Amino acid sequence: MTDDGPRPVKTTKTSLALVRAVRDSDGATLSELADRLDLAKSTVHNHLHTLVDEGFLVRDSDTYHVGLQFLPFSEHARNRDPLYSTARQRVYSLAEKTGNEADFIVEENGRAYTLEYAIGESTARGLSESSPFRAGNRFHMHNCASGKAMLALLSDERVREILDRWGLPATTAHTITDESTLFDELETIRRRGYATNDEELIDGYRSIGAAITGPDDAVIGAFSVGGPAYRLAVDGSSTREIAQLLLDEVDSLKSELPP
Amino acid sequence: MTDDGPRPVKTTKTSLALVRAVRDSDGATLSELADRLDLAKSTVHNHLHTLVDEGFLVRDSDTYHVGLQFLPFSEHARNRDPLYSTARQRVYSLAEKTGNEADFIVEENGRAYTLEYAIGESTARGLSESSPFRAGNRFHMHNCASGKAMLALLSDERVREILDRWGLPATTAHTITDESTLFDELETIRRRGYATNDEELIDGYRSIGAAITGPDDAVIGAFSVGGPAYRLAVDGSSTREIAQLLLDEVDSLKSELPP
DNA sequence: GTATGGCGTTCGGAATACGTGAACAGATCG
DNA sequence: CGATCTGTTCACGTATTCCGAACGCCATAC
Repeated sequence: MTDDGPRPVKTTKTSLALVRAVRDSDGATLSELADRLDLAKSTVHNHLHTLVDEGFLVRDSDTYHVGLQFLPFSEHARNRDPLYSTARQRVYSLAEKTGNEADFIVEENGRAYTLEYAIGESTARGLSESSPFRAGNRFHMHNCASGKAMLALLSDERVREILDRWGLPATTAHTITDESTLFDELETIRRRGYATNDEELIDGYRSIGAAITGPDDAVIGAFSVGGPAYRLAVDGSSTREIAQLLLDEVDSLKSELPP
Repeated sequence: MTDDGPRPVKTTKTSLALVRAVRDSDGATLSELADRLDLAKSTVHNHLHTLVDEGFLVRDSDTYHVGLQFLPFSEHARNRDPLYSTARQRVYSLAEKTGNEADFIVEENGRAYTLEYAIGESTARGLSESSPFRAGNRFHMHNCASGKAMLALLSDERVREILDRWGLPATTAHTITDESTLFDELETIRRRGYATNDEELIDGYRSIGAAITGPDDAVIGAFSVGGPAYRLAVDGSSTREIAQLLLDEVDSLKSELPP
């Protein structure tokens, strides 16, 4: 576990661990949770009750689920920056134009969060249910195109910080798990202006990503477009076309930004 | 404050109170929060750090904001029931057909949460930024059409429970603040099959709502359509047309449901 | 009909970890 | 350069959390 500053509040941590456990198991009972987190049932009891009272959990007979009280907070965060709304709308046009999946992603705390996700005509609808890019999902930065596009624009120092904290876990055989390989890749991305993901996150899935920077050159987020590997040849013309589309979209978005 | 069971976890409560305060003030500093919640700076310090570490808050120089970590949880809750996705898609068709605002709302813990929101052609886009019906917002059940539609189908006992917990605060001069008046209204709604909201939540805003019930007659959620009062005469033909549209939509949704 | 095991719940007691306040460091302002 | 904001650190005392055992409840088993 990483050192998180002076004196972490343990009680809050266990409460949050409980909520996380409930989400990960898609509904759990008190005893299950007590087992899983190695806590006394009475302790879990008290935590669950307060969390239910606050609306962050819901109790359905004896099973606890994630509550809707998270919504007002997540929507608040999602609309914090007016740019987010603007960018999110463009995701739909990207999906439509390319006929693939498109998303808008933001970095926070060294992890990537999908703020908006859309699918174009040629993609099977079923995918949206399971796609890791679906709005609200959160993943590592090193194995997705938009994540790498953003990393490429951060300082080496910050990148190292992120890698230290979250590591480079592999999800497929193609995932970059070596720090220096990643730094080489970031260099390529900087030169080329866009990033690619060649089955590094999911087998058979490729994507192309481009980062969005603010007036002060700070990274704001990234767009990416992806689809099944057979449709997106790595160095094929379609890749370059999509990359161009992304870069244009980023430019046009930037021109709309206030100073 | 309501009694929330045996032994509430105080520490978790203050952590959550901090997050709430951050959201309500749209970004706050440590000292501000310490003042507001009447806590020692050092206490707030520890809480904020753990919350940042967990991703539920973000620190921007010295101001704290709501973090994106809420997203994975809220989306989980939003997709918990597959019905939610089906219902949410219909909101768009409702908005289009009526040219007004449409939403899908769910009850949890005695409060109403907007899961999906859409605006039709004739509504000014600007509204969506401030509308209380925007996705993720949460409000009382007694002063909105869909809330009342749902209340009408709950047992009197449950309704009373909800009223006791959340009260009947007034937001306009038309808000129902009296318990027996509300029960009379619920009776009317049951007879008529749909609920109306005549400037009870926002001045100049009217809406019509219809509840969705599951195979076991349990209330699942509600649709509503609303707009400026001048466009929706209370007992005019448009109201009845929209009500019919809502009821049809509810029926068609129900026919899609598994046993 | 009774026994057993599962669940959530309650409660008293003990140790921990939370909250406080005072003192420190850095920044910004007059 | 002093005054006054920040946020940070630390030692201390006590309130709070956590535990464990006992309880009630509802199944299912026998």
